[in-house]
Amino acid sequence: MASPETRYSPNDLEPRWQQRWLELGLDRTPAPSAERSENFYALSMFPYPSGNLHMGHVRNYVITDVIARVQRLKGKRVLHPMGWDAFGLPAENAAIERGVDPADWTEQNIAQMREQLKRLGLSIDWERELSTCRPDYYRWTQWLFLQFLEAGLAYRKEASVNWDPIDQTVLANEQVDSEGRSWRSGALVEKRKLRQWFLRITAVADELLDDLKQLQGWPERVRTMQANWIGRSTGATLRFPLAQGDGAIEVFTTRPDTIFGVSYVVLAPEHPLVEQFTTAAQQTAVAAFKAEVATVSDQDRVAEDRPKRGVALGGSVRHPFSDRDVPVWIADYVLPDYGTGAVMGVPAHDQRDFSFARSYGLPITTVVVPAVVVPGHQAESQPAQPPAAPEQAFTELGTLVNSGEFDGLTGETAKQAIITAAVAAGVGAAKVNFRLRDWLISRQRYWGCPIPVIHCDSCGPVPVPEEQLPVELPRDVDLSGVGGSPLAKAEAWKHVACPSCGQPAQRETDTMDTFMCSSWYYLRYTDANNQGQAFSRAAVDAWMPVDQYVGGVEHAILHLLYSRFFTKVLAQRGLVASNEPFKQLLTQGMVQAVTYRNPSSRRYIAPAVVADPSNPQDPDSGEALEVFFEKMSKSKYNGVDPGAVIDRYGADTARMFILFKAPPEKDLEWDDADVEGQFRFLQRIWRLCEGAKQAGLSLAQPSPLPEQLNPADQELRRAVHRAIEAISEDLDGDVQFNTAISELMKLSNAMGGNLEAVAVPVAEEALASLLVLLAPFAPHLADELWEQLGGKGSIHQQRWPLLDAAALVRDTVTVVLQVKGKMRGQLEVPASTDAAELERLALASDVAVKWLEGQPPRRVIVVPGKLVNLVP
RNA sequence: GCCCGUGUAAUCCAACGGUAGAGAUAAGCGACUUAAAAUCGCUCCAGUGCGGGUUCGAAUCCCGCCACGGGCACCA
Repeated sequence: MASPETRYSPNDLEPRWQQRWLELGLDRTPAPSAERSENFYALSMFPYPSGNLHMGHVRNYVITDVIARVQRLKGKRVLHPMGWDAFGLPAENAAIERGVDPADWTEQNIAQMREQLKRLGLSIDWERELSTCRPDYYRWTQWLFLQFLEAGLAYRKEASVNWDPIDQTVLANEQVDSEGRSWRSGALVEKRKLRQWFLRITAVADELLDDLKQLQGWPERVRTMQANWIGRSTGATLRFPLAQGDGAIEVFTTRPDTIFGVSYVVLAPEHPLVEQFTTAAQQTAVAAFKAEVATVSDQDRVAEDRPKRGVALGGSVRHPFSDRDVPVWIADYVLPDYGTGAVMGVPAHDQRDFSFARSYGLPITTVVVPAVVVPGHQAESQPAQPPAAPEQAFTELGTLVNSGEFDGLTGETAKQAIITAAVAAGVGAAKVNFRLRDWLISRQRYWGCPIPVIHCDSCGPVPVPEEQLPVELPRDVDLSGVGGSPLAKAEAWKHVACPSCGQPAQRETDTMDTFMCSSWYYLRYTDANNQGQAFSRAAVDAWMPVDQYVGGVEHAILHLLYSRFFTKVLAQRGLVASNEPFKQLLTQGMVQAVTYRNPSSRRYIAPAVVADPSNPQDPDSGEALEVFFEKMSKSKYNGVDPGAVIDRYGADTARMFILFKAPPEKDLEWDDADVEGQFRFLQRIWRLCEGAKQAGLSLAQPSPLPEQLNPADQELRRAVHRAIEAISEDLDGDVQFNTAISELMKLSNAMGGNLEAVAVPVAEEALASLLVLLAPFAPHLADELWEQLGGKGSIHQQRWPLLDAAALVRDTVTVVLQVKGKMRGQLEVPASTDAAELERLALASDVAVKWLEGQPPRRVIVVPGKLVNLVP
């Protein structure tokens, strides 16, 4: 019977080791090497401090931790920090609903989550912890904003916001429901124009798109998502001069080749020229339509299934090529902030224009027909007959008809010809447009980083001088949730002297989008305690770009794009060297768990009340339940609390399970039985080492291998080095923790029961290798066993085991015998057997006799060491 | 509608174009036990979503489908 001290009990072992690591300072970041390649920056996306750690966090941080630990064992100097994305609405809502101070509430949550995190045994350098809501951090967020301002990349303009007329406040898009109502007051949200701050991300749109090619360490789908989001489209601007008088309407089009098919021009209802083109007769209709569009939320306005609606203004412009009159309309499907806010309507060749023209009886003129290739005349093409009344728009490129001198031109050639003609006539130019818009960063909220600007009646907006930073958030502000920006009511804070002229002036009362704070935090970690700068150039150059970034794919666009934008601007200003922030990106999958739903009531049933999971039934009605795997959430009753798992099995088991159950990019299905399985595996290792200790094995120092190894020695060494090879490969580049752990299992299986049968140095080599390879995954257990077996220092200070290629060599190999690609037998041959000899052996084998029926094969394929394929 | 990803055993997952199974879970059998649990050993289970093609040889490469998941979607 096992004595008590030989039991694997993670609950007392893990806290003990966490304490020891702290004393040894193992997680502290070493001074970086001057050689960048000797430093390694491992980073997890920092969390919002909700106060509760969930499994998604655990997966994220454990993945990063394993990578960090492996790199340390490989001799790298590792930066592995953690912090808090601490500004945001939940704190403000807590203040509104429960009267608690947002700062206190946030700090409390941080304290709670930090303790939960520490139980996981993450090798995080807590001395570099940062929180975006603390003045010593947001001081530098403000400083960076001023950098943008100075570079001309921050500007103010009128923009519409969601305005709740009952609460008298601005709402974020997420706070407006699908019916356009406020989540709190239920009032219909209005759109209101406010002067807001923007960052000119469009200035680097080209680089953001082009440099995606550099990011080979990013998942392709993230790069595609960003490319789609940026949305570069190539085309032209064309000017439609006023029918009478000076001026023109400028439109953007990707299809200049369809210019002769224009039957109307449409402005966005918000377009500044709308008034000018509205005739007296249309005045009322136009005003009514504009008012109506103003009430529609942006989401609805761009919903594709909406019918396209519009109103003729009465005025008209002249066609730039044919001089004919073209009526001017406004329509809801034209957006004010894309292109020029005006579109040429070509119903025959654009689906939207087509349905609009149909609804309003506008002419549909075909000017492009499919190019028909005449057989035998590859370069020539013959236009098909244009349809009299098309049923839908023909949106592909083709051959021009009804286009005057341009008739017969095709595709890109036609586009170019028309652009060239437009340029010559002074009515247009080639133009590239982006879907990407400038980034609106103003938030009419309290719990965010104050925008460091002072508005003066005579000087305009004046930046707060650097030495006056940070502009601290005032405490004790009225956070009733009504009445616009809360800071606007902080009278004592708001009124200041203008830094430029000294006259009474007012602070900017909006705060920044929290994505501003998270767009540079990875730079601050490199120099987290610098009081005089956001970060020193030396520190960022030593660590940037981040070698491995790990986080959820939900940030594929916003956070990752904004961070790339920041880095590019800072690189241009000489503040950082690298122009991309994240070299390698791993987007981990969701953590899911089983959910049960009653198909008729659509209600979720907690797994705890489902009596028989193999035949799930509603405990009340007895109906059969639907079974899904879905992301863990409270409303579905399928959340698993990390703390409870650690209580029961320990952090090492939780880590092992999460890493083993699925490849990191894929969704992971929580399964208690599999958790149990990992616990059993760790126990097996524990027992293996107990046995080794009792057999007198020791890891105090490596002993030299004997000159002569017997077959058992060789076999065990082969298993050890195969594991070293496979695990090293799994942890390099695209990481595969699940297969790495299965290799660990294989190795421990190979060692089980065999340690006493081999030479002592061989057994000790196997033990040491197993434990070091295990250390990144189950850091507490590995260190405990290392110590118990007499290992010196902490296992985390050891080196990754070296591969001895000679140990992998086998004397004999099994060669597969195939006949016509089908496996028909095997040959056991000396490893050195060459191709000719293999062929001879194969032809002489029973297999050949049986399957070739005396005929010589037509072909023989030999892969030395692998197989021989006989093709009759 | 467009783009991306994934389909392999009851389940989760592996397999440089070369023996479909590494590892695990579940199930079954056996050993140990007075018994159970734990532990140890053994066993069962798929021809890789479907249809073509390339190849000596295809889960893997190509083409066309299907299912599921995700992203984008009046961007002119």
